[in-house]
Amino acid sequence: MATSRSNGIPVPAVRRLSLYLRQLESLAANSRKTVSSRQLGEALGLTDAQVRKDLAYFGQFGHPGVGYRVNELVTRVRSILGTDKTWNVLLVGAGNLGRALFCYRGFTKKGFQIVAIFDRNPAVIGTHPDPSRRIPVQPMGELDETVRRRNIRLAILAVPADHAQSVAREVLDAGVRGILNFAPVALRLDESVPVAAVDLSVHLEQLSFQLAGAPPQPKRNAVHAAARRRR
Amino acid sequence: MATSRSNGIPVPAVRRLSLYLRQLESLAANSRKTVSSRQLGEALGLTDAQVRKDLAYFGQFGHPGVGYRVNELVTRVRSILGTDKTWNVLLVGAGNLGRALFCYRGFTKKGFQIVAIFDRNPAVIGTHPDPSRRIPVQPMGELDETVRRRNIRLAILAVPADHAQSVAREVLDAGVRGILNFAPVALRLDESVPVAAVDLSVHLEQLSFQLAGAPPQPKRNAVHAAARRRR
DNA sequence: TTTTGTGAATTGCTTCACAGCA
DNA sequence: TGCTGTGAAGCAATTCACAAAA
Repeated sequence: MATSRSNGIPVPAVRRLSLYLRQLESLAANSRKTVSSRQLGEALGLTDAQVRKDLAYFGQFGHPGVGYRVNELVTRVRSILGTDKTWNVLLVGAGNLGRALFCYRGFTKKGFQIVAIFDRNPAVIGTHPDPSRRIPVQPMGELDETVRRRNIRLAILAVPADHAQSVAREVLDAGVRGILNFAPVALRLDESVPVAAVDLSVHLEQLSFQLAGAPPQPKRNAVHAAARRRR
Repeated sequence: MATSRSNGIPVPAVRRLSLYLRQLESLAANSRKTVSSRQLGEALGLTDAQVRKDLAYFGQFGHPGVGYRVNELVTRVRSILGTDKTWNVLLVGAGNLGRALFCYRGFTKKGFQIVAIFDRNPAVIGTHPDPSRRIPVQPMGELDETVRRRNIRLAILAVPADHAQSVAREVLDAGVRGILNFAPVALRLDESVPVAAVDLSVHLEQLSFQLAGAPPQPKRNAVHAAARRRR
């Protein structure tokens, strides 16, 4: 995973930038004109100082005594995230999850357009996962040409864990530059390739941990270490 | 979001614990008996010191000169995460994403069982999203009784953004303790409620940012600040 | 007033480096 | 020798607190 941060911007700040944008878009939809760092922070469970510091990493967007102008900031943040233009995206995997992602309506207004879907299973090739669009499932052999012709830079992987690594290689070889991976496996790729990973079970595990609490055996100190080996 | 950490364990360490478990399960499936912190780290893009430090937060699991015994550590980590027992989970939202999550086969072996699915749309109530299971979509009115009867503690929300907040309240009132939220909106709930959020567009935005690079206007310093206001 | 942007202080996390065990 | 567990050091992120702008 490309955890670059070669610029001086903290990784967590970039993650939060997406959340600020989402909140700002919601405010804009409600015709809100300005918002303060305090209000933005409250909506997202952050301090006002955190919000100001984060935004200040990218420029000076605020107006003292006023706050941030919503529409102005939306434009700026989109430009920073690179979603002021539309990205063409391909999807590999036409199983349950792949088809659901393909049909998901939320990507478009965020600047992402899934323009192609691939699968290696002959039984689904040629079918139309979303009847409202004229996009058939294509065989993997057409990857290279489609990536080139449609100028695709991002790929979503919704394939089984045991295929993910090889599919990742294939899409990168075809010219894709970044990957959103839904397969429950760690991809081993060049450091320079941006990878985002979503493992559905991992998120449930984090909830489980918080509810189960830290284990009754928090941490033994060095004094007791002598008694530790059990075999 | 409950970012508690009332214990002394770093939040990032808990997140990585899930990744260690996933990797360890994969090693176990390949009949690997032991693994070193170095090998575990390499597979996940972490340093060996990071792996040892993380695991040491939870106990002393390693064997000097040998490494970690895979099966032993799998058992220990499952117990720490609370997934050594099965959690009953409910799902709200029988749209494309909700049905895909309901049909997803990966949860069970991780200790999560989706035992009920709800929707407020009368047109889908009574239908069977997964024909291989005898679980019909239920109306929201049956939430309370089902949560109680099936001893459900976790809920997955796959509803539209504008319903998510009220649905979250409903499931909490029904007795649910933690929420995995797929709606692209920040839930405002009591600090004590664990919430995990997955926003599909947010992950694509992070890739977009990494490919677009930090903006050509990185950060003006105080000297140039005088020239900054544009309106 | 209100609210930003930002150095300084603080808190948190990761890496180093090595004693000790197998 | 190989490898863990862990204090200490170093680095990164957050919070504080206040001058300056509207």
